[in-house]
Amino acid sequence: MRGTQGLPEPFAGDLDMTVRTRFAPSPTGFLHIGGARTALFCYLHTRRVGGTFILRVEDTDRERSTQEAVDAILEGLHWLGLDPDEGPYFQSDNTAHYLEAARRLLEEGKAYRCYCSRETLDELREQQRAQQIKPRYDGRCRALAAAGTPFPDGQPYVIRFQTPTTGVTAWEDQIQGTIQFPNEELDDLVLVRSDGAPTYNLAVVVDDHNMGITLVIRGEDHISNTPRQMHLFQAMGWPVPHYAHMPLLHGADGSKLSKRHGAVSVLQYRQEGFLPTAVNNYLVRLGWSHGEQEIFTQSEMEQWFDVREVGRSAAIFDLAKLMWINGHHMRAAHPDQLLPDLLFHLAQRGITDPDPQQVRAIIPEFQPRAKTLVEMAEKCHFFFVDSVLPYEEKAAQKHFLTAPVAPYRALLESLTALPEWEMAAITQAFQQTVAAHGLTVGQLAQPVRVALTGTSVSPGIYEVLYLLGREKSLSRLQEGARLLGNAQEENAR
RNA sequence: GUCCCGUUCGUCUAGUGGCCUAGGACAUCGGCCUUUCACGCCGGUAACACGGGUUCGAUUCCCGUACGGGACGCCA
Repeated sequence: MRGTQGLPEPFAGDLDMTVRTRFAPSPTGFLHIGGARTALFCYLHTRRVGGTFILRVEDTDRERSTQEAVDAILEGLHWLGLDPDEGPYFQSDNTAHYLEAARRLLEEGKAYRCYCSRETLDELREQQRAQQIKPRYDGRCRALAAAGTPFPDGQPYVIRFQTPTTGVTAWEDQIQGTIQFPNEELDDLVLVRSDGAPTYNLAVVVDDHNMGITLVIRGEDHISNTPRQMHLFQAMGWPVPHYAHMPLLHGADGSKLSKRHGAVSVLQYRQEGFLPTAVNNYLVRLGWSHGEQEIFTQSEMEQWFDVREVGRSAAIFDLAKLMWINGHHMRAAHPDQLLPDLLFHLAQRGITDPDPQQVRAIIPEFQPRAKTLVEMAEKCHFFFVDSVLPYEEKAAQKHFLTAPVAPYRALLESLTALPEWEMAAITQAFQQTVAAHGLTVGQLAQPVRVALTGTSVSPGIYEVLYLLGREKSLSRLQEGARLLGNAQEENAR
C-alpha cells in the first residue's frame, strides 16, 4: 500500500509558475460520482495549463482506511482516464513530517498542550449548544499555558494550534469569489491527537506545502477548514496556495449525495454500460459550460476547462441526461472501440464466445439504438442464441400470427434460392416478393422480424437478414413457417 | 442555534445594466421521416425566490426576508 515515490523538493515559491493540484481522497470507501467530479476538475484544470495533477491518499485515520478502498479509488480514477502525474502519495508515510511541524509550532509558542478530556469537551459543547452559540473549544488550556502553568505529569494531552482571536481571514476563492471569516469564529484546532497521531488539518497543510501544491481544488464542504489551514501556513512561514471550492453534487432531493441517491462507486457506471468519456462529459457540465456546447470530447475538455469558470451553485445529479450524453458518445464512437466492452457485456448475459467478427459487424446497427453498452448487449442478444423461441407474446399476436402466409413462404423460397447472401440480393428478393403479392414492405417485414428476432423491434430487416447470416436466417424463417402453418390449421378447424 | 455559501424553465445551464417580449440542452408533449425501434428533423409547454433600494432603465449592483446547502470532531 505504501507509495514508493519520495516527496518532491519543497515548493520554491512562485504560485503562478507551474500549477500543481492534488486530489486527496480518504480511503474509507469507494470513489463515488461526486469525488470523481472533484478529481476530474483537478485533472482537467492542470491539462489546460500544462500543470501537474497529484494524487494523495489521506489515510491519517488508520481506523477507517482500508486497502480495498485505496484499490477501488485507483481503479475508478484509471477507468475515467484520470491517472495522476504524481503519486499516489500516502499520508501515513509522512507522519514524521507532520509531527516535526507540530513540534516546531509548539517550540515557537504557536501551539500548546491541551489536557482537556473528551468528557470535558463534550460537556462544553453541550453547554454551548444549549446557549445557542457555535460549539467550539474555549481555549482554557491556552490560558493555562499562557500563564505558565506547569504541565501535569503523565496526563494525556493533545497539541492545539493557537488560532488568532482577532482580525479577519479572507481569500479570493477561484470559484466562490471573496470569502472571509472573522477569526473570532474559529477555535484552536487539534494538531496532534492524544495518541500522538497527526490530524487532517495539520497533515493537509504540511503536505500541500511539501508537495508544492499551488492550487487546492476541493468540495465546498471544506470552506470552513480553509481559514484554519491558512493560519497554519502562515504560522509555518509558508506561502498559502490558491483555493477553488467546488459546489457540491446533490441527489434528486437536493441534499448532499449519499448512497440512497445512487452515490455508488464510479465503477458501477462501467458495470452499467457507460463510457468513461461520457461520464466525464456529463460531470464537467455540472457547474461548467462552454458556450452552448453540450457534447465534448476528452481533448476538448482538456483544452477548454478552466476552474475559474465554474459556477457557484450546487447541481443535482440527473441520470436521464447522463444517458443522453452516453448515447451520443456511443454513436460517435468507432465500432472497434466499442467491441471489447460489448463483448464483456454479452458475456455478462451468458454469450461467452460469439464470433468477434460478427459482433464487430453488427455494432453500427445498434449504435443509434442503444444508450448504454448494457442496452446494446440486450438488443443484439438475439443474434447469438440458437433459437428465438418462444416469441415475445405481444409481438407474436400482433405481427406474426396474422401474417400473410403465402408471401411469407414465397420469401423463404426466394431467399433460400439466393446464390450469394448479400445485402443487394436480399433486398431485391424481399422487394420482389412484396410487389408480387401487392403488399407493403411493412406487412411482410414485421412477421419476418418476429421470426428472426422473437420481437417486433430490431434494426432494418434487410440488415438483420444479412448480418444474421444465411444459415440462422433461413432456419429461423423455416421455424416460423412451421408455426404459421400450425396456426393456420387450427384456425381452419 | 452560530458561522459560511448559494437561489434563472422539472433538471443542467447562457446571461455580468439596455441586444431579454430571457437563449441552449436533457426530460416532457405534438408532428415529420419510416419496414419496427431508435437516430435525425420541425414545433409546443415551461424559469429570473420575495420585498425594498441604486439607476432614465435591473435577471444583472446593494440591503433585507424566505428557502436550500455546507461547516461546527482527538473524521477527512
